[in-house]
Amino acid sequence: MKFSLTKKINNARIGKITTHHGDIDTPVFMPVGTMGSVRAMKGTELVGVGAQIILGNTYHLYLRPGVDILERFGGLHNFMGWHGPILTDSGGYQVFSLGKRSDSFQSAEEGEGSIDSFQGNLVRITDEGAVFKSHIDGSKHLFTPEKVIDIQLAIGSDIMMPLDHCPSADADDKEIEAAVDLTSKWFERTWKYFDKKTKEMEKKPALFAIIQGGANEKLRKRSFEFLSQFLVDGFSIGGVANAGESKLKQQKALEFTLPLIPEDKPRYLMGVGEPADIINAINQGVDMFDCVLPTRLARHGVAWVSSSSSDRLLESVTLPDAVAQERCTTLDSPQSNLTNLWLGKKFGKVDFRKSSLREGSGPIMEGCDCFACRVHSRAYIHHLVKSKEILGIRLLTEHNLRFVLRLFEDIRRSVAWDNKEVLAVDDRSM
RNA sequence: GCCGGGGUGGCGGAGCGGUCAAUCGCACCUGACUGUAAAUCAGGCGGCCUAGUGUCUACGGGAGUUCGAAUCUCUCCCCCGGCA
Repeated sequence: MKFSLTKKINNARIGKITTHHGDIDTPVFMPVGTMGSVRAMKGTELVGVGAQIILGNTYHLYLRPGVDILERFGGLHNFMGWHGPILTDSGGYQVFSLGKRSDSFQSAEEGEGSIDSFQGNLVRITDEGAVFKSHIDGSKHLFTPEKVIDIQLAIGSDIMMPLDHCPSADADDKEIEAAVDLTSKWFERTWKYFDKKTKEMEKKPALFAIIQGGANEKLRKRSFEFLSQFLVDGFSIGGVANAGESKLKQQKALEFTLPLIPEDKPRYLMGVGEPADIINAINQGVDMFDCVLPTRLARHGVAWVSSSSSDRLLESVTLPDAVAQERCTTLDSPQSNLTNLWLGKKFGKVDFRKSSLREGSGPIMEGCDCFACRVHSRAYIHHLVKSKEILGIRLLTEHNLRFVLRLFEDIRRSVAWDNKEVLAVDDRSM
């Protein structure tokens, strides 16, 4: 992998990542395709919507279809017919999301008096790794830093993530510290194993390190300093986008972490997110994002929209809540050309379940160039959503992905290209 | 006309003497969703209000029995099936 930084305005950056499956312009949004499919989207539709790279998930792909099938088909690219770059998450997030009991997603077969130490959770963490109970059939699987690399190699991932421990949103400093240290320990093994396995490879995949540490400056620093001793291809910022994570925490994590990361390394903010957060993070120097929101919200009947404050469209738009609007104000800072473009820009959601959209004759969003917005009315989208027609999901998914990907296109384009000089290049591992 | 079955909240459909403003679906209304156990989940859903182990009106209409009826009796109206 190669990363070149081509433009910098204050902290915001424009760059390019080169992988064995093609180039990626940054800042980039990566649609999430957990199980080898960006839900509801065909490959051609992903291309049409402007996706440059998609995500896959080690945990899910390992359980199904399984490493044997992936290997038989020569990796995920061939298996799913996506020939652009793929970044794979390690299963670290599943340590978090499957690791906590919740009423709505309780393991069905786990009884009260269970003898093992899962205690109703689907994950048990040890120094060795994480023991998962498959959410599909309850079978047990051990994920170690090494195994996770092997699986990602079988997937044929272009950019790999190491197994990490992602603490939940309500974790205290003690838990976050433990997560930092475990992530460090695991990374040391990851690096050693990755180095050994890929040394001879002709097309070597990239490996990022994941910085943990919550909103704690010392812990973020400690996490980074340990990880920075390895010559990784990029740095991920983890633990900022869990359910219930506060925006303040997210902001602090960015402030404490981004300045630590060397210029010539791509920075990947894992799991974020919402348009306003994205712009805010880009302003501070983040290069890569992924999030399930555009696809999930679409399946739940919600479309992302944006408009200027004077736009009539706002009548039917749910404006960001007070907190979100506050966040938007950071966009009004005149410090960056990037931000100036977004002055007065508002982001909102339209919930197509609402009967108020029954007669809407306009498009989902004025000015959007997605298929649905070019061809269909709000009333029709509302009808599809209410009728639970698959097409409604497909159109909204396409819209939301186009919306966010176009946001990134606009951001990249909004930077004056008068300075073409390359500011920093990291092609060591290419 | 006779025989049988039935009329419960917007709809379907439980309940068949008290713990029923009434299980459960659907519909409807709110809300959530951030490295996907999610085309999911949570809450609300008779009226009124000082919003509560508050109050009023309620289970086709009417009249009874009973301390107490959506639940039992009588009667009227209506619907469905069968036979004339």
